[in-house]
Amino acid sequence: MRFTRGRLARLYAALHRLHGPRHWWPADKPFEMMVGAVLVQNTRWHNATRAIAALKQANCLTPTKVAGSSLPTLAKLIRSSGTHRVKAKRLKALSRWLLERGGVARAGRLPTDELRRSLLAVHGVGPETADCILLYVFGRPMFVADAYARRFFSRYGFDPVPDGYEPLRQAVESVFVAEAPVFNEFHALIVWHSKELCLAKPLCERCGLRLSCAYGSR
DNA sequence: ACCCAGGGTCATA
DNA sequence: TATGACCATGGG
Repeated sequence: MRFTRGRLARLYAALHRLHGPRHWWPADKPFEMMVGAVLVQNTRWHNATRAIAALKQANCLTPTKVAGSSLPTLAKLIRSSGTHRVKAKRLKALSRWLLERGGVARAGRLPTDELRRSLLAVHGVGPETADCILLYVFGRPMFVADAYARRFFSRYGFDPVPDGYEPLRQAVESVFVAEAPVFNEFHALIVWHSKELCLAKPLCERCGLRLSCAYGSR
């Protein structure tokens, strides 16, 4: 089953009807979101949020403080997020990038494609992290083609789910055209549905898409 | 005592 | 360009 505008629109509508708006990304400030996007790499949110809390506790959750901290100091603070020595370098690189660009508001003047290229050039920022930042910090309409999205589509019978991050993102974005708030909700709903309620309320029984949903059989 | 998570980089061939 | 090793904690 291929991606079409109709199928994705109905999936989105069904998810939204089932779970309601999630208004989701657990951070209250832009820099905190950016930090979270790095800390969550290949890690559970639980562990990433602990690290963010530690940074906050140490009064270190600003670009200036992160850029100015030593690697060992930073690494110690974010230890709970796993691969902490790696991530310490990445946080510093991202902070430097933000400072060089003169902050979020200033950086946000760039057009989306340029902003994306700029983010991808930062050490430790790959396509998924870049898209999370673009979507949740800069409000650009990006589909986050992460592991949840891949599993989700796969289990709902899309075949083939394009291999690799970019191909999946483009497959979705080329047919599902929407504003940033919709992509924001879409991502949030996929994650929420996948981890919280997929077993209790299989979407395929409610959305009328006749998808061969494999949720619940794991 | 395993297994892996909302990735990304780097070294090889 | 395409794989694979590596990073490393906390929860199941």
